Formats: sequence, structure tokens, C-alpha cells
Amino acid sequence: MKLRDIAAKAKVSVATVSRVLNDPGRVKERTRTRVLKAMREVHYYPNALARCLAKGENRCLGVVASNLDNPFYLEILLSLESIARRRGYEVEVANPNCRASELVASARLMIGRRVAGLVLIASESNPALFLELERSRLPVVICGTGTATENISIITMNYVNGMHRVVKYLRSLGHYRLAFVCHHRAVGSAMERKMAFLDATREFSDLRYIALAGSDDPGGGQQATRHLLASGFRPTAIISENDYMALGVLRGVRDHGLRVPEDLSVTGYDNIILSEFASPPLTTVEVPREEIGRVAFEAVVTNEGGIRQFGRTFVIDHELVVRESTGRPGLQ
Amino acid sequence: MKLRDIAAKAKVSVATVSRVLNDPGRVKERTRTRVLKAMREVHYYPNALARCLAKGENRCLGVVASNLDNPFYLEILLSLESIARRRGYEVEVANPNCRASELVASARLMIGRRVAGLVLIASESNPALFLELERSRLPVVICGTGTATENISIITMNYVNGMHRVVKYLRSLGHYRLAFVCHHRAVGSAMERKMAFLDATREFSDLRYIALAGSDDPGGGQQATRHLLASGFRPTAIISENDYMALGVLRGVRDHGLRVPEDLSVTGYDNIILSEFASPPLTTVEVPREEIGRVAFEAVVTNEGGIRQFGRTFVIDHELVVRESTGRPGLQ
DNA sequence: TTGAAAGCGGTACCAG
DNA sequence: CTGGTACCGCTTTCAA
Repeated sequence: MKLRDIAAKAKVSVATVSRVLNDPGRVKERTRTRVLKAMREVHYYPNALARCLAKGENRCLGVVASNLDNPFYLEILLSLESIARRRGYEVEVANPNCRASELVASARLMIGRRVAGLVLIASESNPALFLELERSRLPVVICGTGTATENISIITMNYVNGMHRVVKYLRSLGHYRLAFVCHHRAVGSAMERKMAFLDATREFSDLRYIALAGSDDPGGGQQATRHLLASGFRPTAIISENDYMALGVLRGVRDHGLRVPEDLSVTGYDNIILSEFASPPLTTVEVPREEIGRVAFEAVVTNEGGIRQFGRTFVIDHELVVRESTGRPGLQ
Repeated sequence: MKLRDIAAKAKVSVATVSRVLNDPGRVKERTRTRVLKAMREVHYYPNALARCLAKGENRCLGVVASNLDNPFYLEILLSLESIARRRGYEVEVANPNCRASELVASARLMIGRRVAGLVLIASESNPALFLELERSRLPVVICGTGTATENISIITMNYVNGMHRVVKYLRSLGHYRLAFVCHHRAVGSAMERKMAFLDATREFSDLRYIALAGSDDPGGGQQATRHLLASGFRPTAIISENDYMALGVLRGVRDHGLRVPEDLSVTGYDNIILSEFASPPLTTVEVPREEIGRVAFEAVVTNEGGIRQFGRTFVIDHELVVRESTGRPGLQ
């Protein structure tokens, strides 16, 4: 069913039918109702592809995501989606694995669809992807690390700050032996968080330990914790790279017969909704997903005002959220 | 940058350029490399919209989802996405809220994009949406309840069976006062699960209780549990509509100073990955998300073989998974 | 207020 | 093996 069919049915030209779709005011009332009636009768659905092609614009944002199983990234996506829709944009998401080639392929896909802008919500980026995004000349925003370029904006996280807050808090409780659980392939945000941890614990010299996880999910957290506790190093607190993995850390600690926080304190990072429902509720760092989604949208769609001001860098600050997974270290 | 530009640059016709894109074998090697070189030099991205329009086909599945914050639905989506990509299909997802009007709008959107098929992954459907899907004449599959029609397939869940297994198991442990926690607006799967619970506990007569939650997430589970425990009714076990809410139920029970499973047993439904990392790990019912995603794909894309056999109904069975959140009821 | 027609960026058939 | 060209379904001047 196409425009021409409707036109025939309503005995008008296709131009008129197109007008009632795009600028109903410019069509005489009687004609308009006739056209609308025809549309309704045959359940006409305008072909969005053809419309975009003809208009030469696509009010649609592309997002390349990964790790959507981690609620943190999902919540950013949901936030972005919500604000985008409110502002009249659709959102198309590709959800590739983290492998560089797949990320690039997904980006290409979006570019091919001629999206109005591209948002990267992934735990890691890589040079190939960055290059691809850069020369697409599309408005792009990367949630994570990197340097802004002419068309790429960056939303960076102030991990150094957040991690310092965690460590300072733990020290104030009397913790002095800290372990950090993170993904073994420390790239992107994982890398940044790890560096921030190392930076924040410089004075702990060797009273710190880094436990590597095979995957960045609860399973990885659990396994890293198991190794950690079997290593001989006995931390008074474990800092997890993120809340999602911390869920597994908690489990690992329990498996070992230790209580949180009496025997061992645990902290996460992100403040995902679930962190409040962990047992015990996680002390963590709030990373404002809602804000990130909003900023990402603005960053990519500022071309509205006419003044294209790409290449901005946004810094997101993080606040400590104290719950029940941390306490004074016991006597050990 | 368009096909014509490449053609000019490589000194061939657009037809030839199009051929190297779609059927490289039919182009002489020398010409082909020349064209490819031209494409590479200008970073050419074929316009996917134009291609679909010209080809008259869109190897793309649309999914209308909701409640993606519940890992159960997300895991179905991820499974679908994974198999679809492997089979050469893209997936576009709209993630509206549950309101009927938004669901319909999202469906329209997908239809407008001329997707090859439509998958509904939502906690609830409604007549308006069903009607819309039906007359779209598109291959549709609904994960949930309903009756198959000419173009709509249904993947139904055997909740009666699953719930019976839970109840039978709880009875075998000696439980005799059961509570069911579910969303107050019991429609779609929530309704089905509730009915299944009522059916499975017929013999409990009035030794059962239904606690209504304001939202179908951990917060809702927690709140419903609070009300339940304050109501005077003292269950020996709580069955949660789903795992995601059960996370909140566990918290609610703890808040009340009760231990799981010593004082009170708790079960979930779905066996989301997180249920293993709850504290204690949840006894639940495995609903095979991976299989659902696969079946959904097959259901919607069978038109490949030429024999369109829509309107099928699939039934998914569920297995009990016993973990540590259930035990014999204590003396109360 | 309406219609005719030239695109939008590709595809695919038909000739050569 | 390659080029010319009529579409795909819709938008948007330009005229009437």
C-alpha cells in the first residue's frame, strides 16, 4: 500500500496525500478528511525509509552499545532513549560484542542508515573504531575515555575523584589492606578505574592487591574474589571495579565463610539500582546515568540551534554512597 | 558521497558500482579493484535506506520491548539479537513503556520501517496492540499470552506446570502457608503466573495470600513483602512472580528481621543470571530465554523457505531449580 | 489549494 | 562484462 494508492482512492494527487502527512494545514479541510479516510480504510503505513531518503534527514540516533547485561550501561541507554524520544528522535541500537571488528561493523551499520548522530556506550573503545567514527564526520559522542575531535565529543568520568573518595572513606574506617577486583583485560573504563585505584592507594605501597576477573560480570567478580582470598593476601576491604561485579564479590566472600562487613568490607562503583538490593546493600559510588544519557543526547544533537559546536568534553563527577557493605575492619 | 560519485571517480557506470557492492563476482577483477579503491579513498558508506527501498526488502527484525530493566526480558532480547545477527538479520528495538498507546506507536514505527518481522517482548499486550499487529499482515510473534492468528505466532509459557512444580516442592518440604507476590496490575504474564499460583494452591484453601506490588521490580517486591509481613498473615514461604522482584522480596524479609530460609522460604521465577548471586541464591524456575529468542526468530522468519506457516503456537516448559532460599519451615 | 515532475541513493533488467 | 534507465515510495519545488 503506497502513497499512490491512497491518492487514487481519494481522487487526489500524490502530492496532496504527502501534504496531509507533512503539513495538513496546507490542505483544504474537505480534501484532507477524504484522504485521511482513505488512509484509515486501508491501514496505510507510510514508508519511513522512503521518507528519510526523500527528506534527506533521519531523526534517529544510532547507539553502539556493549555489555548491556550490566545494568549500568543499560540504564544509560534507557535514559538516552527516554530523552531522545521526548525530543522527537528515535533510537536505534546495535549491541555487538566488545571485539573491535564487531564494534566497527556496528558503527558502519549506523552510518549506513544515515543516523543523525552516534552514541557509543561501551566499556571499551579502540583505535579502529575511533578512526571510523572520526571520519564518518557524523556528530559522535563517546561515553568514556578519549580526546575530543572536530566531530567527536567525549563524556569522561572523574574516576580519580570518585576512587579517592572511596579510599579516603575506607581509611577513615581504619582499613589499610585493600584489594581491587577488575576485569583482566583492563581497557577503557576498567583501565581508568584501575589507574584511579592505584593513584588513590599510592600510600598503601604494597598493602594492596589487584585481583583479575575473567569476565566483567558477577561470575567474574566471584571468581576473582575466590582467587584473591586463596592467594594469602588478606584485605580488610575489597573495592570492586563496578557494582555488577561486586554482586559476585559479595557471593565470593560469603562462599569463603566471611561476613560482610564484619570480616571484610566491600564496595562497588556505579550505584546501579540493584546495588541497593544486594545483601548487604552496597556501599558504592553514584555515577549519574540519567545525566549521562541527557548529556549524550545534547552533545550529539546540538546542531539543532544551527551553531555546530562539536568536540566538547564533559566531565561527570561521582559521589560516594555509603550503605551497609562497609564497616570498621575486625581484628584479624 | 553517493554511488554516482564513486562511479565518476572510477570511470564506470553506477550500475557497475552497484554490482561490486551486491555481486562482486560479476565484475571484472581490474574494474572491481578500481571501484573498491575509489570507495575506500572517499570513505564511502552505502545508504542502507536507499538500498532497502530499491530492493524492496529489509533484512531487519523489529522488536517492541518493555521492562528491559528486568534482566529476564533483556536476556530474551539479547538471545534474539544474537541469533538474528548470525542469520544475517539486523534487529531494531523500540523500548516503550507499557502504556497501550505507546506500545501501538512503537509497533507502527517498526511497520513504517518495513521490517521483515515483528517480535513483541513485553510483560503485557493489549487488544489495541494485537489488532494493530494483526492487520499489519507482517509476520509477528508474541512472547506471552494470546491466540495465534494468520500472521501472529505465539510463544506461550507453561506457567501452570512450572508453578505446580514450585508448590509441590514447597509442600514436600512441609510448607503449608504460602504467599504470592505479584504486580498489582496483573495483566499479561503477571496474570498468568498469578492464575497458575491460584491453580496450584487450590487445596491450600485460605492458607494462602496474595501480596500486590506497585511496580514489577525489586522495589515493588520489597514493598509488597513489607505489607505482607505487616498484614498478620504469616506465610512459611513466599513465591515471587519473578526473580527480579524476588530480589526485593529477599530484602523485605531481611528488613523484617527474618532469615531466609530458616524463618521463611522464598522462591522466584525465570532463573535470571542474577538469581544465582542473590543472598541466599534463589530457588526458582528456569525459563529458557535462549530458547525463547531462538524460537521467536524462527517463528518470524520462516518465510525464508517459501512455505509461510504462520500462526503457530509454541509452548515453553519450565524446570525447577533448587538453590538455597528454600528449606523446611521452622517452628513458628 | 492542488497537480506535475524532478529528485533522494540505490537496484536490476535489458541491451550491447 | 558493462552501461543505460526505469523504478522503489515519498518530498518538494514550480505552476496552474
